[in-house]
Amino acid sequence: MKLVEIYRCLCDETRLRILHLLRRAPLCVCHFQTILDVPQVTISKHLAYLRQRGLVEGRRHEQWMIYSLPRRRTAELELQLRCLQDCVQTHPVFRKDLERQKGLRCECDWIAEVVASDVNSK
Amino acid sequence: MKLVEIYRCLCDETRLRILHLLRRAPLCVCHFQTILDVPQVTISKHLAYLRQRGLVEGRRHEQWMIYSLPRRRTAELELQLRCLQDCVQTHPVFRKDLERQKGLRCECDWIAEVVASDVNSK
DNA sequence: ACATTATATTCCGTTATAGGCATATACGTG
DNA sequence: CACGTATATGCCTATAACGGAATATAATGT
Repeated sequence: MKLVEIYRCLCDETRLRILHLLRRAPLCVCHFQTILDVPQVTISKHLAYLRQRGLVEGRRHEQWMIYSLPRRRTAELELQLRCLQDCVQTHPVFRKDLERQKGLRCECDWIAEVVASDVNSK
Repeated sequence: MKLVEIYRCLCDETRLRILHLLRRAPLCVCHFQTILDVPQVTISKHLAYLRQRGLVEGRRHEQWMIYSLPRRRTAELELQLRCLQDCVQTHPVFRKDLERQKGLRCECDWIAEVVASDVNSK
């Protein structure tokens, strides 16, 4: 995975918002819809873009696709994700996203469990 | 200057190499040519791209255009440049660039002086 | 004024990307 | 099997970006 490829993934605001949220917890598409307030197509496409380049992982659980950051990340990717997080601290959009994500806490708990059990099984 | 704009500047390898070199010292176009070994047009275009977006500054000195990182940088830009530097540590291309840059040291000294005097005069 | 060196700009063809709309697929339920 | 919900994909269009070739501009020397 080339560094430039990572940067390409980072040059769209929706994708930045997605990655920022995933840094905190795995989410499914409908949660992204709620939090980001952009059309489902847009989200699915950006998730596909990120998935094809290894920046996110998706697993299906029943009707839902659960997206998360890859469990194994290159040093580069980890550095970039940290840097992103540092950079967005002051941006209202990202802070609001985070608030909304926290607001969904109860609805997301089962996702954390699914992902956890999935990891254990491997 | 939006974060996404910065990322757009970073998603081309030639531009990454340029920024990486500038992190060490100001350079003129012909030095980039020597170090990067890519056509002059390519370099000029990428420098224009970066300049228009505020990631580099250019000043003319006689026949040469001296490019440098902006003296005043946003926190975001500074974080990104640091992150870039961390990321490329292990990439041979960037290491070689740096070696070549160091090899040009004597030829570049006058540039440092020009930039320094330029700064003092403001 | 002309030649030379250094750098920038324009034009062109190609490719990548984003967004919108429609449609397809997957899963669960009755 | 039909239906609803969740998600993905295909098609289209507009736009941005890249590389290459040629040309333009700037400064300097003769």
